[in-house]
Amino acid sequence: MSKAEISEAVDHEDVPRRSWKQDPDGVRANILQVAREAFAQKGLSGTRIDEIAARTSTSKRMIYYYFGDKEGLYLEVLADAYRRTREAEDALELEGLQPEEALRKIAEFTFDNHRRSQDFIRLVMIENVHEARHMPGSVEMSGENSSAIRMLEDIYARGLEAGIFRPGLSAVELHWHISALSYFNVSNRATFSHIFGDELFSEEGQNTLRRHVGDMILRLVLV
Amino acid sequence: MSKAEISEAVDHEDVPRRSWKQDPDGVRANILQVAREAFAQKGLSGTRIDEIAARTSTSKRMIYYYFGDKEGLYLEVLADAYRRTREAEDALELEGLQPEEALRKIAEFTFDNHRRSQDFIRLVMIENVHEARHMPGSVEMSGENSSAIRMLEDIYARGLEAGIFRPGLSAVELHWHISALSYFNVSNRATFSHIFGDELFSEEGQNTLRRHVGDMILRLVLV
DNA sequence: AGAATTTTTAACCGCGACGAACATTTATTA
DNA sequence: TAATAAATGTTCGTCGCGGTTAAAAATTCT
Repeated sequence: MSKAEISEAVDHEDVPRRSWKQDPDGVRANILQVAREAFAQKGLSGTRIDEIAARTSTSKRMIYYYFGDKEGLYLEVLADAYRRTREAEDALELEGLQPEEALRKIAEFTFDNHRRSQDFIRLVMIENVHEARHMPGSVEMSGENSSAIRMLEDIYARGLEAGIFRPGLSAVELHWHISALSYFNVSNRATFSHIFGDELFSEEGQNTLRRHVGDMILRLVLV
Repeated sequence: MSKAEISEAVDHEDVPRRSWKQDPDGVRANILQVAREAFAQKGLSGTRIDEIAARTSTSKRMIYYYFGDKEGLYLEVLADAYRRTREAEDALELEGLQPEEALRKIAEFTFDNHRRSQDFIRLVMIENVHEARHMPGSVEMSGENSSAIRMLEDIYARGLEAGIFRPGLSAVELHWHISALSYFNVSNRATFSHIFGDELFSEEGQNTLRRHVGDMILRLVLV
């Protein structure tokens, strides 16, 4: 019998287990948050369950207790991340702005918002590598109730009516372009700056890019 | 002795080994190609070496023989992918075009070229998830000899001289925007179409988007 | 008290990267 | 041509990592 085995056996004898408070929701939320950061950092197969467990205030076993398995956890992390982002977008206020101003604002807000939501962007990157295999067909991830689209539809309609926007565009297309420019700025920073330097990521650089994004979207729709 | 063991023993006795041709470059290239597809599909940690080996015309042994380990292989796949892409970009011909036409052409060419280079895009996505940790500081991946940048510099300078482009922009910024719009169209197709449908990916949809990309870049620089 | 739920402790075990050893065939060089 | 080097195949083994589970203890609910 090795020393380790002996000490283990001894440990078992009279060490009383610690007591604890039950807090299902708290534990769940804690795991979810830690897992979000972990998956965003390392991806699905790159993340170690032990790694997640270590950073929670609970144990590895509880992950399986609440989420079944690794993929189940990833799934809920993803759904939760979309939910949060949707909420952030809802907060944008465009009341009383002219179509031109409103469109620039929504574009530049998206640019800034994406910069703030690095974890979310990374999760989306990862999910696209997986070809969206884990996106549940749930209501959470449907575009029907996207406030971004609704806002763009409204703005574009008003601009058309005012005769300052050219016809033939769609809200989804506008959303596409705005997203592309804002998303890429976060998603591809690593490789791009490795190749072309990081001047574009200085405060000035980012201010310039933000303005350009507004310019491009606006000029795209103006007659 | 099991049946399998018996048949193995029998196999060993008088079955002469097949002969082969030595082809180091061919074998290397074969592995590299298979590995590129595999890594592009599943990522670094998601890819199994056995999986790669199975799809090559050689054996797992040779992978380690030529590339050392998994990460070494990934590294060379990445460098090779950039090399190929660089070459594709070099092929673009802009002789005799006016700045406006040339700019639109380079933008729309990039859009199409990215669509054709899905594996490359996926490798870049993956490498960005890894925060470009594997991009060697080699010449291969430096922007100094990027023909895309040189072309844009030339076009922009000519447009400025002609008084049709507004000053204050840089070639890298233009490249950034063109890349963003073209890259996102490939990288985020999965999640985006899951949420907003896939009309934008029909032939018409893509034609529209391509034209928009040209419009946006052009209108961004025009006075 | 008894049942259901939450949490702890401690293993299990398969997969997959990697290496060893050896045989064999092809290319190169002296 | 002989000797040497390089390239390829085959087979087996190992070793740790990491996802997953078993079983029991503590807590909460009724």
